[in-house]
Amino acid sequence: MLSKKTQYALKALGYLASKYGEGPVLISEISKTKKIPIKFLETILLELKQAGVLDSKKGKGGGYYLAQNPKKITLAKAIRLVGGPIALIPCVSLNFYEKCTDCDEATCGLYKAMAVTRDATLKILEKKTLMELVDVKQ
Amino acid sequence: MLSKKTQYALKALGYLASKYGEGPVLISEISKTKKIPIKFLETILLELKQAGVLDSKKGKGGGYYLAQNPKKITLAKAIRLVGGPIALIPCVSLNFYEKCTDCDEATCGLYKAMAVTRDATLKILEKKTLMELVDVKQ
DNA sequence: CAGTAGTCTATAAATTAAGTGGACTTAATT
DNA sequence: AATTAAGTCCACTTAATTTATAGACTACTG
Repeated sequence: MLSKKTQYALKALGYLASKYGEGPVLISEISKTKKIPIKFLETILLELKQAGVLDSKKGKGGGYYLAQNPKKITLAKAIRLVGGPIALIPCVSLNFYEKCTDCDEATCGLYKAMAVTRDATLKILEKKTLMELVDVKQ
Repeated sequence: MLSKKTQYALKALGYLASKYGEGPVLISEISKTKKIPIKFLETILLELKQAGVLDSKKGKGGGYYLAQNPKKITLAKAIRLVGGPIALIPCVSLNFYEKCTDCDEATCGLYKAMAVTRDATLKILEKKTLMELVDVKQ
């Protein structure tokens, strides 16, 4: 499972994607609409800004907005920015790799199984973008 | 990422699978070989026993062993027993479902994306068994 | 009955999640 | 120009959960 932080980030990014091009969106608006604790959301958005995905405007009429077109930001990138590994175990993570102390990757069965799983997951998350997070009208 | 607990469980189960049919294996042996904190491992193995996957024998010559053929236990089952959801967010989890408070599943973009990801992951984890966790000889 | 090994209870440490208070910025109002 | 309202930004604190450790207890073997 993704951490709460990552889940909140994805929801917030999805909301901002749906408002792309409409100017700054209030933290409080995102918090209310997506049911995210406002102070926690604050730190998440700040982090996403520092990572270059979001931009913000201070003061009255301010808020947060996507710094890039939502089509340009993949879900894989978004998850990695705030949450960390997409892989199920550290030794098969591409971006947050940690060597196992108890096995040899060349022969480890768990390694192989988790690597296959990671590939399947990434194949999807590298393709989908924030655009896909925008709700579809019925 | 899987929790540490789940990662440890998979490593322990893999080790026990490699010793299947050879009688009880000491907690301490698993702990040393797979580099798992022994007291933490204790609770994990107990949990797996209570779930019916493992069995144990007390006293001298005792230890833990698989209660079933490793081919019969899928990785998906193992993960769910100790760790919980395989899905990335609760609202697409089959076994640990929790309804979202901020969206409608019929239209939510995040829901759709995560459901597709879950399916891809499960397709693999439902097929692979503890047998696959046994190290391959080079 | 002596030693070995799993079981159980309690607790400590570390990480993650959430909340508090205030400083600083900007825009509108007077 | 000064004031005020509406925002983000930042440093800390608290709460909850996960991870890790310690020790007493129970059961089995020889």
